[in-house]
Amino acid sequence: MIRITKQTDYGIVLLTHLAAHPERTFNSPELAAETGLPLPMVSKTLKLLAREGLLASHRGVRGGYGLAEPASEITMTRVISALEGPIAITECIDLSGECSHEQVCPTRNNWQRINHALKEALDRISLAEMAPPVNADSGARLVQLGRGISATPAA
Amino acid sequence: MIRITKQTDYGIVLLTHLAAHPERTFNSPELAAETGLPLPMVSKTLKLLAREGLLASHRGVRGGYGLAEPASEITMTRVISALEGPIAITECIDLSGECSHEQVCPTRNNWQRINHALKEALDRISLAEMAPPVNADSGARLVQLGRGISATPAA
DNA sequence: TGGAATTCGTACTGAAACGGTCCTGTTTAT
DNA sequence: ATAAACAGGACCGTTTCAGTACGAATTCCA
Repeated sequence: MIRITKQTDYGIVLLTHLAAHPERTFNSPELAAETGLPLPMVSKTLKLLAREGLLASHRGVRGGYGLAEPASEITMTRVISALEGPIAITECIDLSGECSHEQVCPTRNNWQRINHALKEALDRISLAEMAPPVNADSGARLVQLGRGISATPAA
Repeated sequence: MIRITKQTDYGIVLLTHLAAHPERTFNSPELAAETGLPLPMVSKTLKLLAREGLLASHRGVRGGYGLAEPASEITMTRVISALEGPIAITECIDLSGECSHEQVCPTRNNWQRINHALKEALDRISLAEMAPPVNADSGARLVQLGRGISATPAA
């Protein structure tokens, strides 16, 4: 159904949450509680994002996760690629070499066009844009949304 | 992996093949042979496309399939929707009503943007454009590609 | 220096979707 | 009447997905 996996969905929710509070770090239980997502999945997803370089992880007693880069620099393309591999709407697209049907399949080039259009759409949207404008009832007190969101230093 | 199913892929190959020979009809074995796809899948896919109104089917001894409309009128959006349901990159998009995470999930609106971008890209590509420009060794002699493909009236 | 908190890696399981096959019925041309 | 072809399911093996669990490594802090 041309659908992203749930884990990717989770990942984006988590990243936007982090993007909304760039000054502090979160550990897994905090994020799970604040986003309402199942803890084991949250943990699993964060690990993956850290391994892919989108999150900076900090081990130990007061460890946690934070964005590795400003939210405005992280595109949806990168997030999705990190969580589920290269964006390839058909199998033959990331097949580096030949396709066994190549002789009879005239559509390959056109799939590349479609794939490219999708990728461009995702490239144009950054994490900063996915984050909510301002969320009145959330626990955080957002102050400003200019270049870099600032908030009061945690409750 | 944001990927279409194989059946959809097959469907598009079949449709482009039909689009390249608008003057005649094909039965399943013919199409399977000429596209190199497995017959049972071809048959299954054609049935579905016919039920969804993209193909006109003709039963009986010399039956077969043909496009129900000119190839230039059939968009990729329609083809994909026919074969795998509405285009919804996340679960919450075609959920008509509420989403249980709605209170804590700020990304829903943005997913709609992304989904819309994808849909638009697919809307802009018609079956006629997916078909090969001209295929020297194919049986059909394409004459022109203006508004509506015209070909010589069958071999 | 030792213990506690936390991430890291990986292995495992149940459920669902996908890819593919097959069978039985219905329609139609000859 | 018969054979060719579509129509509509039922069915099954494999893979992927979602979720769980556990042990190891790291770091802070008392």
